[in-house]
Amino acid sequence: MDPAGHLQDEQNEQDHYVLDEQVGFLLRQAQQRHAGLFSECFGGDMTPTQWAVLAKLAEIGECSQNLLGRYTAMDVATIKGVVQRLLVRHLVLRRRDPDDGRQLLISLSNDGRAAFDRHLADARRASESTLAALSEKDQAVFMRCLKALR
Amino acid sequence: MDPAGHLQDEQNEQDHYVLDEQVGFLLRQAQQRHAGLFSECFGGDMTPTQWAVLAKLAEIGECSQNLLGRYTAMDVATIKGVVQRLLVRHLVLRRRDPDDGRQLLISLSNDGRAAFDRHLADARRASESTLAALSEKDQAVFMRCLKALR
DNA sequence: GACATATCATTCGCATACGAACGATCTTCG
DNA sequence: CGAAGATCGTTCGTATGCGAATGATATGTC
Repeated sequence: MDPAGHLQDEQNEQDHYVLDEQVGFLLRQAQQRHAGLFSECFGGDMTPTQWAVLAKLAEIGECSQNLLGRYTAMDVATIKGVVQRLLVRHLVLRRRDPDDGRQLLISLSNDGRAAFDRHLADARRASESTLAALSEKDQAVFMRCLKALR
Repeated sequence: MDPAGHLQDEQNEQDHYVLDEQVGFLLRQAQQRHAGLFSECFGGDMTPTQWAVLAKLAEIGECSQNLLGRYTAMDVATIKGVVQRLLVRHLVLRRRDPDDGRQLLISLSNDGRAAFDRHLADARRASESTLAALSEKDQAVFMRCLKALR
């Protein structure tokens, strides 16, 4: 009815940018949701990053701090902090590599192994809860897409 | 050939937990990747969260700090910090709500509006780059799934 | 009006995240 | 052997992200 209004609509069409439609914004929220579920499942006993370190050590055994960081997708500064906190809780061991004075070798302690075993079911539950809103088929596509985005 | 080895395989089957197959771990990496691309596209000039605040303010206009936090999926403590940093850069304005002494009203400054306009293309490029590895069809499914995970 | 309740903003402590700079150590090449 | 370059760990500064506690202000009810 109003030519001016119509013109403005076309302008808006061009400038259309809705935050809630942006991948990055949605990714952040999905991770927030997962972190919440993770904390619930673990009884607040451990963070996702700390669990990632335990799980990777359980998977591959003793490993240099640097490599451990790469395997768990953490910056050198970040992995240092995470390992430090796990050390304080006696969940991992740290020693100098006798063959390379630069490296620190990190491994699971007995307590760390026990914590991994104890929380394994929680971890599975956290992953499952996060994806619960999706159909089986969507879950498969979603996971495939996530891997492709790395 | 080795019965013991076979038995161990079945045991491993049951204990199977591979970090790289977990949603949370993949979500974290996807976000890391997006953050990197975002920083590239923006020339390191702004963080995704800061951009989210600008974009939301451009979308809805003046808004209480609390509500702004909810719209941008940020904790009250987080939104406070983000707004503070945008204030220092004179990209947003802050004033007390005359009708409610508890609230702070946040809005775009002229500089903030200019920054939003200037970076709009960068933001679109960041979103596009993040999804570039997926087919059109996968992108659609992926975005639908992400929204469902909120 | 007075009191209980709810909402908002601030602050503190802790835990990721990353870039950059630094020193120590190893490897490689001449 | 010795210098150059690569790798590893540490540290600093900055920016999210969240739970919990606190004080200020609004709202609802009596």
